[in-house]
Amino acid sequence: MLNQNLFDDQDRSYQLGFFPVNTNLTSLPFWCNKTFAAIPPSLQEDDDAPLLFSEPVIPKQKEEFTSSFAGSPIFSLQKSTANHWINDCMRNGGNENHGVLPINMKKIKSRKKVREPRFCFKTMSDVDVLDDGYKWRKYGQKIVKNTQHPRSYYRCTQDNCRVKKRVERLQEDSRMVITTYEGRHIHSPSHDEEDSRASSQFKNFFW
DNA sequence: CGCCTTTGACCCGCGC
DNA sequence: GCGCGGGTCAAAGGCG
Repeated sequence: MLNQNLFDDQDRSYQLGFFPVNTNLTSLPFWCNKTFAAIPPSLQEDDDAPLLFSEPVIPKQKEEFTSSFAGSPIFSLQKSTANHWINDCMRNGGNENHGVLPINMKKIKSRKKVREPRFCFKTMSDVDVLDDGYKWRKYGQKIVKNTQHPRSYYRCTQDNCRVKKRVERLQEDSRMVITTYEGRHIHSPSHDEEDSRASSQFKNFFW
């Protein structure tokens, strides 16, 4: 199971869940180990939208996900709704009933350097870099101590956009990809045609 | 030729 | 002050 310390390097982080519906991606929903994901204020059916988890769901197969889905408070919502809602949550921190709750972390001493907002999530996937609709350029790779998998560093290729992401595999379960985003995009996702079909539901989700 | 990845060097914050 | 480790830089090479 997820080690809470995994997220301890962030002053303030949020974890959101999503599930790629009707795609050829191999990724499955990440494991929520806490009830920190949230219930959106307005729910609307939209199979092409990201899903937000309101309580832990640990599917191992797609079919299993479908069955555990029934009766479980998992909702889909329109992309635009999700976008605004998540933005509000990031700004306001949400509340007990609505919003994205910060991960409960041990106290971290203050840093002088102001960090961009970050959030991370886990996805079960064969590929390291999930198609989130944006174009990324790799600028570094490091072997992190006591881990067997390297950590890769990516930057958004858009001019003046300073968003970065880190990608690494979970030490305890190499099937799981940990993706950490830092900063907010100042532009829309790239609109490369052909290959965007599979990732269309991600668009706007990550700003 | 332009854009990308690779990879060793470098930088810097932190703990001792 | 020093060493360690994570993050970034940038030169070199690959690829379409």
